[in-house]
Parts: sequence; C-alpha cells; structure tokens
Amino acid sequence: MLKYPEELKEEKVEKKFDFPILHDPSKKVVTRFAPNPDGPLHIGNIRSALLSYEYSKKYNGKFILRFEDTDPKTKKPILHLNQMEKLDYQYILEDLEWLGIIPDEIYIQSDRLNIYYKYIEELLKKGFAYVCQCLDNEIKINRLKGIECSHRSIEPEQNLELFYKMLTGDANGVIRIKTDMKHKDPSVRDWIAFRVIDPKKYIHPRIEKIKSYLGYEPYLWPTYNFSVSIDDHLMGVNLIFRAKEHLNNTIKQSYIFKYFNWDEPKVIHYGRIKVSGLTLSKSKIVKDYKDFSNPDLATIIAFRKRGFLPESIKTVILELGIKPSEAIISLENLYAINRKLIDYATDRYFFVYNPIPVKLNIPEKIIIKRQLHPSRKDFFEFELEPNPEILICKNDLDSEVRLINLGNIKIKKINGNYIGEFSEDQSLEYAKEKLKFIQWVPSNRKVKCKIKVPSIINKNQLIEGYAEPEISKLKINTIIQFVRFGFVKLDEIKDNECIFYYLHD
RNA sequence: GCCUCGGUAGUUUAGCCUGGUUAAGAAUGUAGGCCUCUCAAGCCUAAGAUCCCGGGUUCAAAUCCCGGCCGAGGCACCA
Repeated sequence: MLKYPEELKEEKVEKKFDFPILHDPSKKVVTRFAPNPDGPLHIGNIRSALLSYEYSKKYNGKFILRFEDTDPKTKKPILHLNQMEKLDYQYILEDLEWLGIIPDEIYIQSDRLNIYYKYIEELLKKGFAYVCQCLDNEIKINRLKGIECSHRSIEPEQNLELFYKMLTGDANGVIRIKTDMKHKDPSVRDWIAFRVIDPKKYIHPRIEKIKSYLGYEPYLWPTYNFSVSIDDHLMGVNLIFRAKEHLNNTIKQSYIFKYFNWDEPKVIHYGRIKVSGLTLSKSKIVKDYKDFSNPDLATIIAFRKRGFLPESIKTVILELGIKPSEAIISLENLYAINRKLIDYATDRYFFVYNPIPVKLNIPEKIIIKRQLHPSRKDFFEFELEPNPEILICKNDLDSEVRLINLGNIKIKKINGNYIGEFSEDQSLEYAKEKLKFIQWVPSNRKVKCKIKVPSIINKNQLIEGYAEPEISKLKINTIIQFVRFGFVKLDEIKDNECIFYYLHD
C-alpha cells in the first residue's frame, strides 16, 4: 500500500516486451496456464502464467487457467490454504489476480474425467492404446529393453471390457498409448495414459463433486500427458509456454494429436528459474514451511507480504525473455526495480536496533521537525524535553555524529554511560563534510518493532528495536522506509508492537 | 550411463534463425561528480565482455559447421 500511488511512474514499468509473433496470425491465439494446485504459486511457476497472459493480451487472444489435479496420490491437490477461502484453489487465483492476471476461462481437470474417459475409449477402440497388466517393474524393464509385452496385442473388445471394469476398480492395470517400443527415449515407449488409484486410500479433496457428476467413485485417473493433450485440443490452445523439463512430454503428447488427427499447438520451451538464497521447490515449501509467507520463500504470497509491487515481479520475470537456458533471477535487480517504483511514495521514519541510550545535555526543550521524505515538504513535529535520553544504533556510536533533524553532537563515555553534547559547530556544512548522519529515537517516545527478515539478511529472521511512535498510526500494509535500514511493510500491530516485513534496502 | 538443450561485462539480458555501420546494445551493480539533514531516490560521467576454448567454411562469424570443456533439464503408474 502506497501513500502516493499516482506517483508510480508508469514509464518505468512499461518495458517494451517485444514478443516475437509465435502463433499463426490467421487464428486467434489461445494460451493457458496449467498449474497443479498442490501448493502456493512461486516465482518459478508464474513464468508460464505471465508469458502466456501477456502474450495473449498483446495479440488479442484468450488466456485459460486450468487446474491439473488428476493425481490424488503423489501430488495431492490442496484445496484451500486457509479456512477463509470458499472456492477450490482460490489461492492460486488470488496470486494471479495480484499479478494482474485475469483468466478468460477457468477449468478444473477433476471436473472433466468423463471427457478423458471418452477419448481413451476411442483410442482403445481404434487400437491405439491398450490395457497393460504387467507389474510396474516389468513395464520398466521391457521399456529399457524395447520389448513389447503380450498385452500390447490384445484385441480392442477385450481392452474395452477391462477398461470399463477399471473405472470402478474391478480390474487392475494401466492404459498405455502405443508409440514405438524402440523409440530412442525409453520414457516415450508406450507411455502410460491412465492408472488405477484407490479412492478409499487416496482421497481426492474434490471427491464429492466428482462423484456427483460421474455417478460413481472413480478408480481410473489420467496422467498428465493424456489430460493435457485432450484439454489443450478441446480448449483450442495453440500456443504453450512451458519449462524445458517438459521437452520429452511434448514428444509423448504428439502421439495423441497424431491419433486424433488434431493440429498440435506450438510449444515454446524456456529454462528453469532459480532465485539465489530463496527456496523454490514446491514440495519443500509444502513440507518444511507452515507459513507460506515466510520471507525465506520465493512464493508470491511472501513477495506480497514483504511489499513488492506486482509490477516489479512482472518486470523481472518478463525481462528474462524466453530463452531455453536456465535463468537465475537477480534479487538485486528486483530490489532496484521495486525501490525505484516505491521510493517517492514511502515516508521515512527512524528505527533503532541494538539500541544504546545516550543522555543529551540540552538544557532547554526543543521542537523537532521531522521530514517525512527528503524530496517532499511534509513533516511531523514533537517536543523534545530538556536533557532527554535518546536511543541510537550501537554501530552508530561515534565520537561525533549528526542526529538527523536535531544537530551535531559529541558523544563521551562517562562511568559507562554515554553522554552527548552539542558540538560547537552546528552547521549542516560541517556535518556533511565530517559526520555520519544517523537516526535516533527518544527513550520516552518510542514504539517497539519487530521486523521479519529473510534469513540470508539476518540469521534469526527477526530484528527487534524501537521506532518513532507515529508508525503505530499507519494503516496495515503501508510501506515505509526506515532511514538507513531499508524498506519495510507494516503487517500487524499487536500488544503495542509493530510487526513489519523487511522488503529490501 | 543414455537422450536433449544451453554457454554474451560481477549479475540478468538484447543480438544468433535470415553472417557484414552496434568498431557487441540495455538494465542492475561498481567508481567518481552534482543534488539531498539516510549509505534511498533523481541527474551526469567513467570503468567493466579475448561474445566458453580450439579448429573449419567465408572477402567477412558472437552469428554457419566440427571437436572439446563447463552448465542445465529429462530418462515416473508426478505434474
């Protein structure tokens, strides 16, 4: 939340992302983002979303969001991140919305099982697929050796019979797509399109909805490559941006398109994203972190909490372009972009950590005018009583310093206590030439602060200190800058303590 | 091990497909200056790349070809 949102300088954001024309210009371009809703979105998996959305927008196309939740076993879908959410997988939508991505259409694959059944039935009829009842190890070995198993030559009628039984768990096995058992990539050799998953043992979070349209409890679930192929075709997707880890999947999927005589969408593969120092692995995030907004994470929620502007995230990702080589996101770059965007609109306040009390020998009271921003005129003021005690950061202890908005003081240590006296020369010129400018907080006029910081900046993830009490009047989510400390975002105020997220310096 | 794909300033990236004024461009970062009661932002300047290495094709190669080195991804009844 910014005080002067109108000050956001648009031209800084509006980099020209010159997408080359990748689609067939005679057709309306349709792109999609197809996440597995098994955890929060992070900076790695929004690349496809951002590229797809921006591209479709630029060329007046359509953008589809599709939840790929067809594995209740190893990639169990997460319906809600917290109790508050009403719609399934709403948390993904919220992250996308924050990034300015509004889908034209939304689909959930677990709503579409009957569609996948219909198409595999057709392939079975035509003999392009078959039910294989080998043990998983046999499948593996035969694959590596390039050997066709006996099930491959079973007649369609018998396959269909088995298929109908498998739907309700009355037969075992997998359904494989006939490709080429001598294909140079073993994983392509008769890849698996459906497998049986026991719904009693592995409960899909949307099972009631699924049962209601299917009329029974399904045992047969399509694998990624099958459902993706069918959906991409049915939804008219003709341009796909995806990570190059999917390169061999594209080969597998092309068999489906060939058997149905469909046009294949154009696929652009890009490299993986890494962010140095921040955790990206979704399974690790889900397993190791209770709080998905932990500042150590590169989740969208964490970035949002810390106070990044969506424009900054967007810029950094889109700047990576669509190279197939791997990309490491430069956090410095992200900070720089965000800093420039928020700088003018963020008020400055004083925050002192590792506080050291200093007694000032100032006999009369003074009115202090505190500037809220060096480039703006607005300020607040307060009265500093005679001989006050103030707090400064331990590492700012110097024999002579400039207390910003107060004056130049000399600090002496007497009997273990620090005493400050006004220097003879109070001029700014002198201070600029010789002294360190430091922030300070009066001991009797302060509010306690805790700042959640990424562990790469501070090991224990929490910096405590005192700030000027004005901050406790700020609205939650306001971004401010603690002078000579960094930008922070107010997250909550509780028990007279202000809790902030650290953004960047 | 097998199969793909990459390798441009400290970092990220443009250019490579369709070789030749771009004596390799940008951002960030770094250094210096101006401005400023922050080590922020803003303005100005500078330094910084043997375009991974070696060979070839060509009048001409970052761009095309071959070999090497390094890196990434894949080799699931996961997406």
